[in-house]
Order: sequence, then structure tokens, then C-alpha cells
Amino acid sequence: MGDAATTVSAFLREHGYRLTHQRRAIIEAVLAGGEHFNAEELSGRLRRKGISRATVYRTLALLVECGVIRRAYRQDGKERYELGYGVMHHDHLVCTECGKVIEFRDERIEEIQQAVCRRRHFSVRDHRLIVRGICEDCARKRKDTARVDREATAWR
Amino acid sequence: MGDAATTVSAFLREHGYRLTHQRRAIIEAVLAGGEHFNAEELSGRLRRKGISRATVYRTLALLVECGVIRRAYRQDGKERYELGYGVMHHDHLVCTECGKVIEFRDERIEEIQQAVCRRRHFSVRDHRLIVRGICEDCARKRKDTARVDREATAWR
DNA sequence: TTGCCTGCAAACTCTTTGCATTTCC
DNA sequence: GGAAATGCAAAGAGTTTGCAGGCAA
Repeated sequence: MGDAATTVSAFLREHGYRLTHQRRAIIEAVLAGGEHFNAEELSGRLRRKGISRATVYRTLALLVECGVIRRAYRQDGKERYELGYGVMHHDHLVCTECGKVIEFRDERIEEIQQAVCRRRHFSVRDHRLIVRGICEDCARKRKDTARVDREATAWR
Repeated sequence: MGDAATTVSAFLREHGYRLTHQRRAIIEAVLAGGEHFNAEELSGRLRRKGISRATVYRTLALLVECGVIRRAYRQDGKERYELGYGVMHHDHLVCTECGKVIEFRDERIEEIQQAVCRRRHFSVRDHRLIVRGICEDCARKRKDTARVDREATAWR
């Protein structure tokens, strides 16, 4: 996906931003890394290159702005990002027990959303649908050790 | 809606929690207040009764646990709650310009979600669908003063 | 009486920001 | 050269927590 990098450079140039070596490294790390990540994880991978957390945050905002990544959902109080360039929009099932994330996409949901917004004259910029619950594995594990556990605070 | 209060008492008793006068006051304020609120607003209304912020937060967690309220969405870094007892689930359109929130509900979305989860053997506990964009009024206002503005950070 | 609750204030965590310095164009 | 970006450290903001005293059961 060298395309994403191209998109970023174009965006930067277009808006009078500069392509610093820090930004280059961050973009590289984002593209190389896994699907989902948070600022802390990304920052950890970039620390040894001497890139500060502040710059990581600042650049993440930029990447969201130009659509290369999107804020996907929030886990344990931290925002998680995912690649958003050329990727079809999808939603997430998040297991409150083990934290596993299952992605899914349903065209009908997207359409209905569009229809709802049209009817309300609301112009969509982005959306997120997050379903929280228990995944298959955890449900199985629970069968034995039934217990009432406090609501996970993971919405934060 | 004395029912909600009953639900809470039952829940507390069932779990060996106590029904203190603070909890009573908080529940009352929650039920009396508007649709959506955040911890800060609620706490403000309860401060003159000498109820601390800590207790408000602790009680909110309890109310979420027993289903009287739910965390609806996040605005300006603060979690917003809404009454969840006996209220049909609904979703939200949030204007990133003026902060206005439009509630909507679409049975089909709920059904599709259920189906997706069934297929994945995922047992739903709760979900939230948030659509961000520009409401009709703000769109109209913008027509004149066209401008490129930085992505709102309201997802936080 | 018992031990769950509360208030207070301090602690925590993620994220943002001010400022002096460096770097890109 | 000059504006923009960076690093550092400190500030912010919402939320949580430790602890000593208070109160429901």
C-alpha cells in the first residue's frame, strides 16, 4: 500500500505541512504494524528512534484528518486506531472478557444508516458501531466457573 | 417510573449492597434529570446535598451494572449516560459542529446485529452505534462561511 | 456491632500544550 | 531565513483509589 504513503504526502503538501523524517517513520510504522493499535503501542515502537510521544499524537491526528487511519473504538480508556485507507468500512464486536475484536461488515446496516441520515438531513462524516459482549471461547470457559462479574469498564 | 427505583433496590439487596441516602438521592436525580447527562453535570446537581464526586462515579457504575442507565456515547472526552430502564434501545447522530444529538431507532439494524452475532456465536451484552457528521442547521450556516476545519476531537 | 460506604484529597492515565530549539522548504 | 515541527516536561481532564471516619443492617 505505497498508495497510503502517497496520499499522506499529497495531503501534507496540499495543506502546507512538512514531511519530516519523524512523520515518515510514524507513517511507516503505522502501515507496517498490525490492524489495530493505540498511541501507546505505536509510540513504544518509535521510541528507540527518538520520536517523542507528543509527535506521535500530533501525527496521528494528522493521519486521521487525511483518512489514512480512523479511530475505531476505545479500549481500556485508550483510543484504538486502524488503517482506514482504501479499506471498506467495517464494525467491531469486542469481547469484554478477553478483549478480542471481531470485525464485520454488513452492507445493509450501512445503507440503513445512510437512509436514516438522509431523512434527517444529516450529513455523515464517520460512524462507529461497537457491539460488546462475550465471545464464543470465553462463553465456553464460563460455563464451569459461573460468576457475576462487575461490568467491564472498557467503554472508556 | 418508580419501577426503575424498585429495580435498583432489588438489585442492591440481591447483591448485598446497601441503600444509602446518597444512593437514593443520586437515583432520584438521575430519574428526574434529562435524557442524557454526564458525571460532571449530575455531580453538580448533587453537590449542594453534600454528595461527593467519588460517590457519584461509584454509584453510576452500579446503575450501569443493574441496567438502569447505559453509557450512550462520549462527548468532549466525557462519557454520557442515558436512562436504560424499560427504554427501547436507540442510537445517536451527533453533530460535530454544535454538539446536538438526534436519537433514532431502526429495528432492522437491531435485527441484523443480532443475526451477525448469532452467526459468530457472540453473545451481546450491549452495543452503541454513533454517527458523526453535520446537522441540517449547521450545514446551512456553513454554506456561506466555507472553511476547512481540523477534525473534531469529539470521539474522545 | 460489623463491615460496607462515603468524603476528601491525592493519585492515575491518556492526551494536550507552552516554549525553546531544530529542521524543512 | 522564516515558518513549521519537534522534544521535553508540565499541565489538563476525567475518573479512580487509599484511608479514616460514618452509617445501614
